[in-house]
Amino acid sequence: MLPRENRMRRSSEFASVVRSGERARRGHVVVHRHSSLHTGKPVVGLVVGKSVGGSVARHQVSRRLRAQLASRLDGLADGSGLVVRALPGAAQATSAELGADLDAALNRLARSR
RNA sequence: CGAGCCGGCUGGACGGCCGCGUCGGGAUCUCCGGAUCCCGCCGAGGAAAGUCCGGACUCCACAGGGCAAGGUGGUUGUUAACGGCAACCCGGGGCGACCCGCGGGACAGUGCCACAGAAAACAGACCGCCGGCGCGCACGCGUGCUGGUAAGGGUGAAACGGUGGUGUAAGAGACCACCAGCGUUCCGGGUGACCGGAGCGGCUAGGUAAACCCCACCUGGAGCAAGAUCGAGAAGAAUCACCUUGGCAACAAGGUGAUUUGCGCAGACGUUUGAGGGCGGCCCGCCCGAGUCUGCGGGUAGAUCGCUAGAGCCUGUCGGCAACGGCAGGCCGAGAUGGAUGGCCGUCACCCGGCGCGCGAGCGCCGGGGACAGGAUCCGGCUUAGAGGCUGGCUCGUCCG
Repeated sequence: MLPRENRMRRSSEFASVVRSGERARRGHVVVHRHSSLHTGKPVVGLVVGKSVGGSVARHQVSRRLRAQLASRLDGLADGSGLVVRALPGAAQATSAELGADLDAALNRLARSR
């Protein structure tokens, strides 16, 4: 799971990342990134809507995404904010597939800067 | 052994690596708000679900009564309460164990009753049956008109009690007996719903109240995003600093941070007799300058509380047919808030499929599968979803003893 200091906890942060950050869609996820959100450790937030599935499916997807993101925190710059939005169909994906989607999206964002 | 009826329990286990949340203890750092690390305890369900009822709790409203609106509807009990549950009653189904019932009132009133049928609610003569009159006649009857008749046929979910007799032209509760049903009186049993028995009456009464309606009883409204405490500021604007992108640069665009400026009320000081601010260690001085300062109040973001020890759970015992209740002892079993309780992998057990071995029960190998579904203030129910596994009692049938 994600350490507490790496969690995005304010809705204003979600809003500014989604509204004014860069965006990349790969596979089952859309990744929004804001490179200078604040000062401190990088923070990550998840958006898993009802289109993904029921309560059990949504929680399973977000737990898998959190586990995949926890191992990728070292690749994120300090001060940056990341919001990962799950698309319908993510409930059928395995953790390995979700991790590959995340890597592809993060590479896309890294090349565009 | 076969077929069935009614329940109860369970909802995979173990391990490895990496992690998360509350609480407790310790260490370190600290701007004294807290932060980080280590250790320990605990960390989703039988439905946590749907949010359909009932309560606790909170705020608002409220003298009392009535109307409206909504709900409930056999009786007795149980409970904090219920539309729940238990036992019983009545009706229906089953050989039976048992199951089902949206189970008050249809003489308070209104409405509706399709299709079929002659006629459907102050019923109704299509066929049939019977009488009278006329005509024909093969003297059995046929036919026309007129009247009687609900016993028979046919339609229908339902046709104005059933069977037998008296009676009659034919018939009819017109009359009689018995039966069913209705009303009523009395006796007996039961807390009661109701049951059993005896008598009397009039001979017969349709259904629908999840149609309006009537009767009895219940209900004030909103909900933990309730509510309580603390409470910076944000937006926009200005100044400064930093970052990114573009550009030779000035600069432009975007972002981040810091500072100032905010609402209502009251008061003080002040606009050339200069409040306040900048430069500065301070004074003088110079510059900017019309508002500034203080107190109180309300309150957004956010934080804290509410927030988990309770109509609690387990065991024993007593009362009760039971639901349930009394007593005694023991136990503490989630409290998150962009939302923890997990991610990846392995082993075992279980189920399914294929192959091989074995006379066989079965064994081995390979592959696959494990449902429904996750707290969000908390309880009591109901309803719905659901892969499997374990288990108790009872009924009917067959065979054996």
